[in-house]
Amino acid sequence: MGTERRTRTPKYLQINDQLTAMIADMEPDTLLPKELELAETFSVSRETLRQALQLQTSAGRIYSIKGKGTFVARPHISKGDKLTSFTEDMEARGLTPRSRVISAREITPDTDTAHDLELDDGRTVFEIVRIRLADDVPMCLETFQTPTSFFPTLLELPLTGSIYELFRTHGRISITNTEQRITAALAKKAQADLLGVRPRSPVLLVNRVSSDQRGRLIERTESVYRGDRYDFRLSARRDGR
Amino acid sequence: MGTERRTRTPKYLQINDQLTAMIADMEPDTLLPKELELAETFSVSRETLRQALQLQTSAGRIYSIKGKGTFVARPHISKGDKLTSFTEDMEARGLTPRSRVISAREITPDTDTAHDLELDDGRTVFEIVRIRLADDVPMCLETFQTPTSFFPTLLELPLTGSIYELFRTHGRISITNTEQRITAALAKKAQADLLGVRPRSPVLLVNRVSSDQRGRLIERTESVYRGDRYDFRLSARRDGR
DNA sequence: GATAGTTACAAGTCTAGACATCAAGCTTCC
DNA sequence: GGAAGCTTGATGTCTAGACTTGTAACTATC
Repeated sequence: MGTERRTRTPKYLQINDQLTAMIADMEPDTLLPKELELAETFSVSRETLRQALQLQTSAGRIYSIKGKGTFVARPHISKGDKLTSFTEDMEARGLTPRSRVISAREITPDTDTAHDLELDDGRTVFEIVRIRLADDVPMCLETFQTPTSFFPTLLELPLTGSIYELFRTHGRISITNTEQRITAALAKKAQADLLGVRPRSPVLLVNRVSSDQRGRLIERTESVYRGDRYDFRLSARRDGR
Repeated sequence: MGTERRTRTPKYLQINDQLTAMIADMEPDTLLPKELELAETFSVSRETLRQALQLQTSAGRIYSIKGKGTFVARPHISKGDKLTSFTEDMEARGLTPRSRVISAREITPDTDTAHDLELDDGRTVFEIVRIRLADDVPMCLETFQTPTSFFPTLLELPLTGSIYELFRTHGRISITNTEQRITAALAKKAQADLLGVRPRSPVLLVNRVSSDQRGRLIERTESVYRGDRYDFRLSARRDGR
């Protein structure tokens, strides 16, 4: 423990991690030690411990009943409230995700994109078209668009991985909000060819618009998922307050 | 103990409401007063104020930058991280939602349902089949199933509204977590007839499993949405920690 | 035996303050 | 003139304690 060199991570986050590991080994509905005891165990004040417990609660790993105590929740719905990304989905199913870049260029956006991203006339966007594969089987045809102004050097970077990650590490932009519209349709000829399915097969159309912490609209993505091989999973949590 | 409940709402929730109203009138990126001033304005301590600010932050209405201040976020993505229900979706689009109950009965669950709800042999479920309509146009065919043990009197209540609401008000069960799987398919004959579309039209298949705060599996719902009239909207927020 | 009151305990709320860290402007010194 | 350091002001983290409210078990009374 003494190796903590200038502990950069706050205590409540460290405790959060330790709680996660601790709870992973416990049966559902097990009563945890009371807050004051846990606080003493971790050598912090009760309020700091409660910050960590709050994180565990919003992650759905514990629940607490006033006057009784804090308990381990059943782990059926374990993911947080964020959408599962393509990469996460594939890895959760034991598949290896890959991407094949079809095109990457700077274009004048169509009206739909200009509207969704609230772009003025004359502004351009980067458009990146990729095929997403799982174990080398095409799953999804994805068209990503972002205003060139936010991240002018985007196309100079490798585009086979997570573009969100590029925004975070190289662009200093953290995408925190995303809104999606999902509908069902039949595959068009060109889409069907790229996805390796027959035309008029059922597909999922996903239109996504994302913004950063400040509410600035960062990107819009249109995706076509094949309906025979892909299902879209998401979990949500209603606020307990 | 009848009418004199006097449920005192905590200060941080009251302040949260006042902040919501206050922010609604402000331009994006406006600098808010500093935390100590706000705390004084509301006559609470800084930590209590920060609880309210935290709620505003997770609701996406404000953002704060260490060393600079707290600002009003742009309101483009305003919804929280919860899934939009059918009723909410329809009302947001200016349509009137209704339900038509096709059947409501107690049955022995099939293997899929028994598996998803982790039911032992011999347990029965209530099955409620409904058509959800918007302005009297069929949108969705919904099959709801819940173990009879949680809420034995469910079928005695009116089933045209929100069943979650019945669980909350009459069953004393608050459904907080829900996990969904969405895929695309083609409508089968019987489904197409009920939905008023041609067979082999594109539809969205949604399989939902929900649980309460303790992680107990409460319900499973299979829904068939028509792809030509319905799109499935959802918004998510990544945790800013 | 049922019911109402008492008590212990645990989480929930709230406070006043201390220190840490980051951003930005200002001063000083080379 | 410019870089380095200082100062100010803001959010971020943390503490010890007091008070509030809900739960459950126990007890006394009817």
